[in-house]
Amino acid sequence: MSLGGLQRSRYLLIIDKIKQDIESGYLQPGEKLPSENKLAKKLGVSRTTLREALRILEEEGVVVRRHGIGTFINKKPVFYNGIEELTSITEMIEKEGKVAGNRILFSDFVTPIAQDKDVLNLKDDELVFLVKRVRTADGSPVIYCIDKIPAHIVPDDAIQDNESIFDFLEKEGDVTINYATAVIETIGYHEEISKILDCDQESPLLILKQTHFDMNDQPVLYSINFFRADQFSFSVFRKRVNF
Amino acid sequence: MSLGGLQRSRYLLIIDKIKQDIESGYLQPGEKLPSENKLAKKLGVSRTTLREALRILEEEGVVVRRHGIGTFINKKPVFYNGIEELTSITEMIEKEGKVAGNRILFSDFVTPIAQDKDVLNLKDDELVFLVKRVRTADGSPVIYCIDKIPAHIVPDDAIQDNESIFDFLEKEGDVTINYATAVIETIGYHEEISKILDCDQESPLLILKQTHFDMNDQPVLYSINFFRADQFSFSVFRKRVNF
DNA sequence: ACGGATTTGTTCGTATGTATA
DNA sequence: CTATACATACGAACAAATCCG
Repeated sequence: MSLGGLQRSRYLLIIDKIKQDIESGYLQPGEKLPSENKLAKKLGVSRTTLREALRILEEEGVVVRRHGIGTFINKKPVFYNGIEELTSITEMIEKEGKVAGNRILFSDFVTPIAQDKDVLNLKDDELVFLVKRVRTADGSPVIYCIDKIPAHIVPDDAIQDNESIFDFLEKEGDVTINYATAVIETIGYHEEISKILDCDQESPLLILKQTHFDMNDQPVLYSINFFRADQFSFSVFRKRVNF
Repeated sequence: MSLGGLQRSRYLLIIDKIKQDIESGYLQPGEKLPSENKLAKKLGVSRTTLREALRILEEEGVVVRRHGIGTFINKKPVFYNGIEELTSITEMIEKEGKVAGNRILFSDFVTPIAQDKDVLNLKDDELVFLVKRVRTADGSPVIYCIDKIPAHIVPDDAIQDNESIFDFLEKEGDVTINYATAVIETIGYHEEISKILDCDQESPLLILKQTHFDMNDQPVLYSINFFRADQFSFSVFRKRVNF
């Protein structure tokens, strides 16, 4: 039973199909799906494969499974684009339906401060590539970004305009960002940054400090982002873990 | 092939065993586990069952699996106590090693505003039970809390001092909070709240607006919490989802 | 550079357990 | 009690990624 030239595996195709059926309205919120046996037969896959798809859909909050009752399309709008889902700033802005832009203020190799050495696990005398820039949404400045990358993974050519650091690292630097640990803070007013983001003393800034790790759990990017609080908020899905 | 009177399923037992082996030091961080075939044989379960256990352990960040290479005990300390893990304010304060306290400013049934009706899915004319209070850590005020609960799930007796809303609802209200959707915002200064929390115009507030849901996906608690930004920050584990 | 060995990923079929209506 | 539906479990086969000689 060969899959032929299929690059996407079957359970991913099932996930796509079910999501698509929800989008199109063929599957309604709250609706009960056919039993796993019937649905598997209808979709032409084994029950194991269907269950793998349903497991992931449940994890994503798309469906709810109840033992002995059935599987249902979730009534609630799924909490997309929460902060726990790692995306680049570019994606964040574009998901708002706006055009993401970039203005680079500074970009060069510099001597790291003690904190950088610690966070990025730098070797002695290793430099960091520092980028300071302003991100714009539909032309107006909304985020001030400081990115620090260990010198050994930065290719020789400097960073391009309008380029996501994510894409830049993955295309040029031969690393893949896998996850990040983030801390959310806030600051009332910053002499320099508030001015650049064109916001007055009344409107504070949200700060997202992130350490990004690659597939080998090595830190590859430390970034500090200042968001205009009147333009951004972060959403989180909080799960109960202790019984 | 009966499981006998086993109440805990096999894959859960495998999870327990592996976690225990890590605790005891028998399995070291970064160590490679035997191949799935060998390990399954050694543990006396099928590869399917072992994989189900490994899947969950990977989800929890305990192990890392690499296609074609093997499965490893995670080097990194698992990211505990991030904001995505739903805990009560009481727990948050106590995890900092401080004594959690409570000062109730207001508590009574009131007419809901339009937003409350929407968020809490209230019936016509249904009141909400509103609680305003200051949470203290080691005696000093750190969080200002506004909690709103639909009248029909609030028992007749009013809320006790020093009691967690979580515990209160679960003990008296016969509901179990399952998850919450949260939005993180910030505000520079609030005439009334900043004064109560004893912080000046310079230090902003972090705001956590949460809708809590019970096991049946019904909203049971809407709470707005104002945190002193110099005392609190939120951490999040951000996962990459799109290849 | 190639090929085989190893290891995890995917998929199938089937059987039995357990919760719910 | 019985039927239905999801949960757990086993065994087997092949695919895909990686590693090593």
